[in-house]
Amino acid sequence: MTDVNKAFELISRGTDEIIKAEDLLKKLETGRKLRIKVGFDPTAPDLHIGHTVIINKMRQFQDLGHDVTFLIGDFTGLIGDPTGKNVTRKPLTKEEVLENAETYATQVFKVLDREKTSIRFNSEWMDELGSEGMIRLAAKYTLARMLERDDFENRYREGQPISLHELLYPLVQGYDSVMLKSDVEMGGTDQKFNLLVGRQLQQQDGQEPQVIITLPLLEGLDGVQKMSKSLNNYVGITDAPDEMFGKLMSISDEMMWRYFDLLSFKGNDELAALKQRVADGENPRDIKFLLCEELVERFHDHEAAQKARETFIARFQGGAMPEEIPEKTLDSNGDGFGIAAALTKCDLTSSNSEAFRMVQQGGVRIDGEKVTDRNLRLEPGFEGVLQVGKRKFCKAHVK
RNA sequence: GGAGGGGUACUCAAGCGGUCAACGAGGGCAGACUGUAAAUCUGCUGGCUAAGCCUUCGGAGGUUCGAAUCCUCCCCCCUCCA
Repeated sequence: MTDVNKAFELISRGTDEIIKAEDLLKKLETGRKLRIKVGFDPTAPDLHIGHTVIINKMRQFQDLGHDVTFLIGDFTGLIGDPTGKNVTRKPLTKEEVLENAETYATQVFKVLDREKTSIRFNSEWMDELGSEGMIRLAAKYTLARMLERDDFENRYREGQPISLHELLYPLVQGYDSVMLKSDVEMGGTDQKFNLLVGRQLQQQDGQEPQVIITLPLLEGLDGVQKMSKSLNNYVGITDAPDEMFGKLMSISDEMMWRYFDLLSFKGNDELAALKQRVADGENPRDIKFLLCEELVERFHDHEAAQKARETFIARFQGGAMPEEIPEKTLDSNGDGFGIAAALTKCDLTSSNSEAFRMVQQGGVRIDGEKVTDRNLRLEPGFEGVLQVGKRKFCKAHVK
């Protein structure tokens, strides 16, 4: 197999679609450094492991010697990408966008090679474009073509509002490709439409159109919706080792394979072997441990991964309390607290009403003892571990 | 510009003068079962100094003993016509 074919195979692995595959082969055959563009919308500054599916792919391109541009859509962030939304997004302020972009940049280098990555902001050229340029750009595309897009069409059909500015997003993203003269642009499957606009605008500009590569979106911990911060079903790449390990253990056995496919660096042969072991009767939980360890190791280190595993086993198989419990000192001015007030003060519940409900449902424990009396008072001098549900703990001292 | 439809809790969606803190579904949380799984079953799902009280149905007023429900004005969304 030639080097080009090998490279092509490596890049293809795990992708959803490559448009067009033969164009990519041709580009690779030229032997020149390809310009790889990936845009990030700086609305959610904390990256989660779902984002790393594409970042891993960027890394592969880097390892093959190509130029990777991490494009921060600071300008487009002001618009708000309508992709996948059935509601108009709130635009961010300039300050928020820049702040988020900063956070982004520091995180991606856990995976990307800093030396080989250029970070660009699309405001570089968008600010210069001006309103005249914007209108000229808008003239290059038609409403009918815009409405081909699924989410626009759905929203339109269902009577949901679509603001005009949302139509500009795909155009701007396409224009970014023109300005960067990108050879390849990657994005999630939901980005397909936006990516295709880039191809068209480049052609109109007389450039060779970029190849687009779409990557599957990783489902979140619930196993249904795509991983996102707003749905709170994510594993952040800056999550603490124990937290990361624990969150990943909570995915279902079926989802585990999906995570392996998209996140693990293990080879296909190795994955097949793991599946065989489960098929032969091994507890899937133990295989899941391997996934958790690999990922914790990637974002922290080997030692942290081992420790996270031990902690997990001690805590959930051995029933131990977590090692680190937040502590709170509650000052009651000598009056003591009702149990509900204490739980809320420790941030274990969001209101006293919720706390009372938790007590009623048997979800509250003090030092492991179930609390049944909702009028229980914690007198000054009380010290103990309050617990709500299985995961929330707080060591409280009442003064 | 004209005509009509609509805005209800995290989301969808009932309710159309008192019995409404507001049916139902989804989501979320808790409990049981477990592998902190998943699936399933049960309960809860506005707040409070809690058998009581207070604030919610786009916003502001009004009618009424009483309004999510009726009236007025305003804001927003959709459809058809221009």
